Amino acid sequence: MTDGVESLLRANGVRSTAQRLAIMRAVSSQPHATADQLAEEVRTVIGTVSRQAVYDTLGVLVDKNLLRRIQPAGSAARYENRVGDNHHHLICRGCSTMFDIDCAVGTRPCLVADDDHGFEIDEAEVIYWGRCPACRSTPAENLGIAPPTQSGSNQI
Amino acid sequence: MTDGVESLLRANGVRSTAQRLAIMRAVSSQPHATADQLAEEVRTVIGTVSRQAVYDTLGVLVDKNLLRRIQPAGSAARYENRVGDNHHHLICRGCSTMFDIDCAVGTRPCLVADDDHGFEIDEAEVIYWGRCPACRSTPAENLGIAPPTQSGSNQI
DNA sequence: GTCCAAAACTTGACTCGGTCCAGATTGTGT
DNA sequence: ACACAATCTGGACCGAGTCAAGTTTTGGAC
Repeated sequence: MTDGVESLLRANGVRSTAQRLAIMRAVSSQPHATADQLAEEVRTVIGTVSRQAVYDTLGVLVDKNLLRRIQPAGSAARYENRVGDNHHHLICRGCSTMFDIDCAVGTRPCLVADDDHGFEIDEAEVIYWGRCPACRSTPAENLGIAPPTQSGSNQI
Repeated sequence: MTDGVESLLRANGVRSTAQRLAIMRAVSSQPHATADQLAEEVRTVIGTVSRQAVYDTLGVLVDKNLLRRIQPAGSAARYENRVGDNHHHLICRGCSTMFDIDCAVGTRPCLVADDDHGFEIDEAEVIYWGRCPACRSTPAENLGIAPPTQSGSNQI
């Protein structure tokens, strides 16, 4: 049961509690899960957690750079533990499945913008939207899960 | 008062109503505004609109590709009328100001991902996060508007 | 010009993701 | 073992957005 999670927390000045350990492990086992899904997962392991503990822990861990939060349009925030490599995401408009994807252009290329308006840019967030193989072969009508557009149609 | 908005709507098979004209004009005059801000603006012109009419109209216009919706993490959806050129956005973590920005790599480069997992990719959404000149010269403490992280600190 | 069906609008209730608060509990340094 | 700060709990709350039912407007046909 010693998977290094505890020492990782300690090393970052975060108190190690049952909830936090369980939450970190849940993120590892379900990358790209929402806070709610993680809470569910944690409950199957720990028995119970409050919603607040989950949000608080995720917030702390994101601040400490142990987790990364992704917030795609039209969906709740999702969390993953792959941090520090500036990778991007590919999301299906049909079923909302999400894949990690490496940057096409090389290493951290996206941090360079044509005209930075004097900004100090620290992150380039890239999301590719499309349709996964399964959803491509499905008639556009019966789409399972909420597309990011408001009113039904989700063609581009 | 004939700014072509009406014919633009008609040309796209959208009925031209007072609300819709006002909403389109509001988007032109306040790019990157939220639905609420647009409703306010429309009210100063038209007198009154329901929230629902605003959401509905914006939804229709986005579907018709006359507007583009941007949904940055930690903020309500914003709308702009610059469509079809695959430009990106630069947002200040301090004050949430948002700038348009052209793609660094050329024309629609972002649609090419390293490994597309068999997806049919139709859009690459790119958001640069940073701090604008004004906010850079401000002590990190007193930040005006909600940063996209949950719990206060918004360093990377 | 009038009529009418479809489209659009209004109002109000509701959902969902997330935050705030106050009090109880727990982890940790001494 | 103790004390205290950090954390957790439960419940109220908030903002953005959606749903549903009923009313008004638009625009094409006569």
